[in-house]
Amino acid sequence: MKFQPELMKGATKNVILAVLAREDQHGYQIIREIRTRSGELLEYGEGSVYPALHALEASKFVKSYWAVAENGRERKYYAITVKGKRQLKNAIKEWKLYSEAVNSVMKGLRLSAGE
Amino acid sequence: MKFQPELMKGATKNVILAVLAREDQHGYQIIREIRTRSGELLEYGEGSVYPALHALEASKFVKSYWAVAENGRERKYYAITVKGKRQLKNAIKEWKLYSEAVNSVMKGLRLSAGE
DNA sequence: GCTGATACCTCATGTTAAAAGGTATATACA
DNA sequence: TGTATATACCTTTTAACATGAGGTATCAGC
Repeated sequence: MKFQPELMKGATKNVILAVLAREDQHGYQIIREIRTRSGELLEYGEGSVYPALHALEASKFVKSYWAVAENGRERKYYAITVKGKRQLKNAIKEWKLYSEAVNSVMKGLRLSAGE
Repeated sequence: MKFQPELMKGATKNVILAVLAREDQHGYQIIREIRTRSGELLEYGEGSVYPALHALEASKFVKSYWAVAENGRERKYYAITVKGKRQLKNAIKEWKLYSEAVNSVMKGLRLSAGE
């Protein structure tokens, strides 16, 4: 799905960390995993995910290693670090607070259909 | 509250529109209203709200007018337009989908406390 | 041989929130 | 009188970010 681009900002890295908290995956796999887990709603492009992964690695939230995938080819896998798990736990807490705060402002509006 | 700055991106304009959908307000008033309605969680600065208001006005989602406030002084008031209400309705729909999508990826993680 | 999917990457673009700075008025307090 | 604080408007700079487009390469299916 195509959201307003601004809406997509912020949660990307946390969503990637959440996927890696389940198991190590390579970049392309992460994109598919997010799409599947979100019910086809979050469709990140490679131009979003690869730079995010590099930034996460620079922050030591993930580390990467090359390994042979099931199809026998070399793939670059990413694994969440201890520091990354701490970050993810905090991010989930923040995300809950933030989304509830936004909801509480949006809530109870009467927007007549006619106008 | 101080969220990770990236998290704040995206919903700002929609939150402003939501506040204006209740009644016309001036900039400073909007900041306080968002803070109050979000339970002190969303604390936007003027450097975020004023540029956002100008962008909303350029998009014709709000219009502004000068009027005398209760204290007898001239204040710049903003009112949501018909176009802005349409935008807000759509934004609320998108926000719900988006936040649920993020939640569904974040959900069910076992993050052990020790690591 | 060609297409499409997989898989990695980078660069340019536009948007954005935040912080810091600027101006001005009014109130409260010493 | 002087000062601090809150109100109220604004702009500029900075850094981060998602996106789209571009690039390269391999492999399976037709």
